[in-house]
Amino acid sequence: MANIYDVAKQANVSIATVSKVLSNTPYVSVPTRERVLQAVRALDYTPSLAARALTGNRTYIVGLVIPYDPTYLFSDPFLMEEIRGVDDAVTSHDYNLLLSTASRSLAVNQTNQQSAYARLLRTGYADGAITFETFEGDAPAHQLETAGLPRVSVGYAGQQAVANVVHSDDYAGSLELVRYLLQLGHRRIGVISGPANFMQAMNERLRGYQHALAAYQLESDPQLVAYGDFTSESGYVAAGQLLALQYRPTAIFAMNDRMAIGAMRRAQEMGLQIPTDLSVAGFDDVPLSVAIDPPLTTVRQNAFVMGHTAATLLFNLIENPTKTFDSVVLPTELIIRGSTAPPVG
Amino acid sequence: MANIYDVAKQANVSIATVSKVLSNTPYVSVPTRERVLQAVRALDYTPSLAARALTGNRTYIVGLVIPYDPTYLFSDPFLMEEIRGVDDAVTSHDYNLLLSTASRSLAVNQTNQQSAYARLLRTGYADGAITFETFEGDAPAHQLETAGLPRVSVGYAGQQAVANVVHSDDYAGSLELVRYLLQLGHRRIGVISGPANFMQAMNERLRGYQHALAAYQLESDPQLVAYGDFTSESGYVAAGQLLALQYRPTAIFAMNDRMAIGAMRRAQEMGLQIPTDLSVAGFDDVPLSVAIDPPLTTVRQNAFVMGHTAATLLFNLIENPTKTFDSVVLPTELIIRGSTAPPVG
DNA sequence: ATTATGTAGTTAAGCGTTTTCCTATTTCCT
DNA sequence: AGGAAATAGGAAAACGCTTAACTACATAAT
Repeated sequence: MANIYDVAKQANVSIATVSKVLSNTPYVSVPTRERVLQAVRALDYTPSLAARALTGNRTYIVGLVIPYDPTYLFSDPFLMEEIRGVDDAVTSHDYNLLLSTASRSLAVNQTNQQSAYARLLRTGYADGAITFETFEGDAPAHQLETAGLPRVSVGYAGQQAVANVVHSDDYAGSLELVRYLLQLGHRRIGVISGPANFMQAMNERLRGYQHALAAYQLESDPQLVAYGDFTSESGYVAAGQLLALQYRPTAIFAMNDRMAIGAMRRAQEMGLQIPTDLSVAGFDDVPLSVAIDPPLTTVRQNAFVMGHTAATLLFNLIENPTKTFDSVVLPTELIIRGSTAPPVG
Repeated sequence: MANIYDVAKQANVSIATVSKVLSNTPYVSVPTRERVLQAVRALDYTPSLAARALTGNRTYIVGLVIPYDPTYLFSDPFLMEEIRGVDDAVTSHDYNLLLSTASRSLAVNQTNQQSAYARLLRTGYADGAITFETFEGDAPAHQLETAGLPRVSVGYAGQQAVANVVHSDDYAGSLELVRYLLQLGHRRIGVISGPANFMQAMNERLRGYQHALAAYQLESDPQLVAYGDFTSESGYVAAGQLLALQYRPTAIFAMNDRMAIGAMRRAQEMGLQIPTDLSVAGFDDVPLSVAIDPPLTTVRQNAFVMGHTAATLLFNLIENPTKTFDSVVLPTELIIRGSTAPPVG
């Protein structure tokens, strides 16, 4: 592979000049620049990122830190959509994405009990990082913070790292949806949440749920809250629990669409007509939500925009590290479709 | 951030010794080793990957080259499953994944069309690469090949790069499925293929289809072949075309499940009962295939295993570049569910 | 006693860039 | 015409690491 010396020799200049041409530094004559460019093309030269990184320059890599189980990660269309947003922004800035999922620590240095991503990012290969905050009290973001690496989080930051986060307005979205169900006349509204205390976003949505109820002088019945793990299957199971209650809910609000779809399937198998016998609503608005029968009422959050926004903000931060922000909250939108209706009776 | 000199000073040894300790090179006394490790811990030292890469050593990064439009990429569950397999193998080897999609910005720039990933990988940051071969006559793999970078392709290699590929036995899978449809009694079997000449896999499946027909002395009617783009929507549209034919097919074989699902929806909207009035079959066996009604008959290919296998083979190749192989063909499995039945009449 | 052998650790030469001085021309004012 | 300023290009240090080559010493073999 050709290096800068080869190019310099071919163009009959010093390596410094080659470097200058390539970095658009002024004070290089047009003929010289042309000659260098010619040589670059002829030799198919690409500067070594490693060498560049070593001189303290940019690596043009940003880390994507995803502390989830990859099994879960890659099967969630909503999450993939977020990643797609990140990827879009990253590639259009001619950066590259280093994927860093949850894994065991590296063997190179067992003494440091750091997770793979932390090591990788501290290692100097990334110019910045995007983390997917989900666990409360997120260590990752904080670690990166102290490592001095520009960082933006998608989701909520825990108590440690409060700045530079972007997330949807989960509270408001949930509030709006539940208020809508209440207006339809529902009074017993079951909830299928994510894993207990797993994500801050879930807490926010629960808060919205409770506030909406409170406005109607209703208290939230703990029996009406079931827990799933975001998969369609878990929604199926959770719906089974809720529908087995003696005072069966007339509506179910699942905190993501996949669980809502699972819940619908369960209800239908029990012979319940949707939305006549049971209203079902979700959260996210994944593509599948329109394709099912009946189409799902849900709260749309724009995952792509979230990811894209996060990445864009990260580039700001990389260019000007003092340019921190607190949090960017993206609006949600209530999408009313066929899976919800007034309760019978 | 502490560097190797800091550690050396703290441990009162030379940097060479530090390096040796960290790379488990012999001929370092136990006390010295301890002292160095102590210092490493105290200073929270992590070797710079950039510097390591520069000395010609490993970067512990493998590139994942995906020459698709990211919009498509991140919405295909089958592809995600392949990636998950790659990721699993990669992280369990303590490597990292560098995502390299088709960059929009560069796609615009005609001159270096595919250089988004190529540049990155040739740049010396990756120890190897996994490419998702799809286009016939795939330049990416070939470029990497000539760049001397260990490479394994998921999918079929084009005419240029024939070695180191892993893919499903698309031909056999298709053959088996169509044979099954023929045995049920179907004689007019419509096909919804992917984009014409887009992927070698599609050609293989078409070949299987034709051979199965040939065994029954049937010729393939060009009218019976429609084309989609793998999305559910395109399956919906293509099914519309096929079902508008005067000699309507009694069965439709869509070359992925999503298109099959779209086709089913279209048929149902036209008032056709599945499988009574029309049999529908897919390919892949994505999770959704069991969830729909009726559940989809399909050809299962194990995407996770494919990705995992490719990555594992890549690591072999990285360790021993002479250890090339030709191709690994993974078996498929015919999964018979409720969407297929003998034709009426 | 003398030489080989094995062990422990150091020196220094890269790896391929970027970047900070430098030097040498031009060009431009006055 | 003479010098300042702008322009053009080069020399060399630095970035942090690995590794080959080397020194020094202790021990084993002859």
